[in-house]
Amino acid sequence: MSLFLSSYENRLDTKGRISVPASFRASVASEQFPGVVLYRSFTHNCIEGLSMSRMEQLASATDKMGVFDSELDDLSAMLFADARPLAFDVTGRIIIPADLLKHAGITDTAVFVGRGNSFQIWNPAAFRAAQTDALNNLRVTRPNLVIS
Amino acid sequence: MSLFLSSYENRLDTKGRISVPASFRASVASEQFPGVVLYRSFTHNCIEGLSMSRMEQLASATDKMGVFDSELDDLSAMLFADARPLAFDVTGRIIIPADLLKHAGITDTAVFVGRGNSFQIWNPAAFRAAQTDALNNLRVTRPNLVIS
DNA sequence: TGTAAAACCATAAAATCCCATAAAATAATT
DNA sequence: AATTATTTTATGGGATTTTATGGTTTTACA
Repeated sequence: MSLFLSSYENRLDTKGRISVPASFRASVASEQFPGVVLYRSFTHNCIEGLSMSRMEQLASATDKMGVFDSELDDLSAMLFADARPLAFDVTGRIIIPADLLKHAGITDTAVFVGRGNSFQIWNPAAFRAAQTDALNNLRVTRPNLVIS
Repeated sequence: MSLFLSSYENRLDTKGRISVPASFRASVASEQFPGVVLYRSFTHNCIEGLSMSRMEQLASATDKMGVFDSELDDLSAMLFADARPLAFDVTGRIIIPADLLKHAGITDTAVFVGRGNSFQIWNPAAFRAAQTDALNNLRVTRPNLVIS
């Protein structure tokens, strides 16, 4: 599974279709399910995106844990209930469901933001604002990134 | 076996028929038994749903454990006794038995809720309430989701 | 023979497929 | 390096198929 990197701003057409960036499509090209899974972010006004195999990992993790860990069970339950599997059309587009668009405040344009093993979809203006905030926080906290 | 994801609100007709969401049907499309298995949830006022192959997995799992764990044995006995195999009709509908509907407080509309390897069927209002509860719990406990 | 269940038929809305095009990116050539 | 050719990508619109839902007819069977 290759990484989701960089950011791409694309437009929604009149039918609500939007192109998933070619490089993101390439990241899931080797998977069974030719598409992505989207859900409303719990923490931000944006849409979270994953590959289906990542979703399946989650399912088998909760399969083992679920009985013993009710918190994790709640979390995964919310995720599964909210998750939308969206297949690419022939040209690599998806239709983002209306409630997800609303949650992210997206109308005619959206930014796909790479996040490594996942990605996000934002309203462009909201994304720029969030980026500035995040950068300011980093200037203050200066965290260390340790690769094990 | 593909996952049950997302939520779908469908209507019961005058004969009690209701469409199983197309994507859920697709999840069991490769199975011997063209349908699903339903039983009353032990923990919530909703209906639990599985594929037949998943039911068989449970059977063999309890086969190994059951002798040593009487609680688990009781649980699985209950489950198997209560379980109803329901085949799809030509258009992908099932008739949910009256006692299950009653247990979930379902009359004319129901929500099919994906749970990964299984799904649930809820009264729409009850489901929304349960979701809000779960979300509030998560906001307090903030569990860590680690996918190994 | 009456009743419930199953099979069959119909339809509007939504989703998907198919084809076309222009812009952008990449490769090839001079 | 500059120019040209080729491919890929994003975007647009029409045609087709699928899906959810309703109703009618036939079959099973008690």
